[in-house]
Amino acid sequence: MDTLGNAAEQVAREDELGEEEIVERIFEAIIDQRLPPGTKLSEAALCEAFNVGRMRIRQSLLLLASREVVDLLPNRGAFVASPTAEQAREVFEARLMIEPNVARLAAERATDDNLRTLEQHLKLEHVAHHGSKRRDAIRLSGQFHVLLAEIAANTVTLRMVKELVTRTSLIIGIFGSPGVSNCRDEDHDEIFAAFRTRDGDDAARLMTDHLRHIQEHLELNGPAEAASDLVAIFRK
Amino acid sequence: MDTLGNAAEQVAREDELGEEEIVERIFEAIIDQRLPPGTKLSEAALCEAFNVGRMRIRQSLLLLASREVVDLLPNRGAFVASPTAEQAREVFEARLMIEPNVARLAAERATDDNLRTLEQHLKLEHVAHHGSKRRDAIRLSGQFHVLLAEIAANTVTLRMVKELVTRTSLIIGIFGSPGVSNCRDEDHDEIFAAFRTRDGDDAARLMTDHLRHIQEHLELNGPAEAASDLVAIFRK
DNA sequence: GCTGACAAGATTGTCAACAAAAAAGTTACA
DNA sequence: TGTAACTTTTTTGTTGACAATCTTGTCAGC
Repeated sequence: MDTLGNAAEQVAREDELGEEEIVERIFEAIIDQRLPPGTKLSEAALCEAFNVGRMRIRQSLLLLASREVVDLLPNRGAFVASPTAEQAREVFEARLMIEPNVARLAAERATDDNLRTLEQHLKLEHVAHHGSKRRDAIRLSGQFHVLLAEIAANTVTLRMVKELVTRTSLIIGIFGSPGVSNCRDEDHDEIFAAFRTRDGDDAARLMTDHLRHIQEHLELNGPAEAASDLVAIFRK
Repeated sequence: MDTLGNAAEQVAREDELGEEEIVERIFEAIIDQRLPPGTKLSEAALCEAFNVGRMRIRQSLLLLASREVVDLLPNRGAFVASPTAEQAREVFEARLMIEPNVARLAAERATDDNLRTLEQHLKLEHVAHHGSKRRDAIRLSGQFHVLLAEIAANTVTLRMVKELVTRTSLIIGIFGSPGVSNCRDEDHDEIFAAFRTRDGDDAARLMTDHLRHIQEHLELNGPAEAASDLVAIFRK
């Protein structure tokens, strides 16, 4: 399963999507923040969007729910998850356990080809960041972490990182400061520098600092969950 | 609709298993090694076993497949996963990333109640171990790791540990030495000692050693996958 | 005018029948 | 006797229809 550079192959057959593909598409839409937390994912709408039967959609939603990316309420339907502050804490705790080690392995195992891919990616991040394309910046920022997991060559941790990055995107959507981009690309540059020297320990340490930095820029004590958002909004 | 006597819905029909429950039951059966790798999980048989419709079973199998605990072959059905040596390596690499940190947090956060639960559990492990109840020993040994994850109080890592422990049970079934129990309970005792003093670093270090120890007792260069098991068995 | 029950509409959950594919069994033939 | 092609049977995959539930809209009664 190569997820490295497969951006161009999903154009060919649009009429027969597997459920894994649908899950991946929804993952990306959530990372891009095109699907904000709380969005209703009705089966009929998704059937039309992907041109598949209801069964396929239903299975996809079940998979998304098992990754805690959507909430599945009985007889109510599927909604994009709205992580609580406690869940956000858990997600970052897990990321701090896993990703420094992933970065260490990736730094030690990176091929020259991987380094070129990373360099290319960082260029795109810079462009998005300085071009004030917030949506692109967020997506690329998350993709950087997934890229490291792919380079680390461990499908188990790759799947975990994908899930955690996606959930982080939801968390940033809820608890992030509105105007500020949360992933500084300077941090990513520093991590890449450690890759150049294949310094795994350095990469791990920088990743730890990076994740802590992201977490500190969240307002986890701020507004409550999305349900009371409406209440708060209209309380004037 | 009916406002008169709305208490009539209290009929005693609680025998409807949810798919999460079915998944949990199959997880446990795999940990107990009652379901060895390669076992065919036919939909009809599972329907009868759990007294549920085919749809429920189908969704459960999908969830199990998403956790890589069963292989889902198109038009062929579901089979208990037979991890390859490479997958085994990945699972242990992931466990070595996560579980030492889980042990650290658990040691630092354990309440006195948690300590009593652990102590009780270790007693059971000793009994099973010295009583030559291999199946119980394996199950309890895995449960110990899950217990630590529960004490760590992080639902994200708890789910990951559950999956990794289950997959490890499959790995031991394939690559483990037949007569030897793979989890020494002395290791668990030592980890528990670190819990008594709330020494997180010590718990993490001991967990790392423990996992390495388990991995070293596997024969990852030995027999190939289960498919060729039959060939090997009847070659005499 | 507001509150509550009631009805209509829409959405989800479930089931049974059917289609498709693979596995098992059978026959023909070398 | 062994193999290959064919038929039967079993199992999986999909579609559609129906039941159950929730949401929305309406209206009577106070």
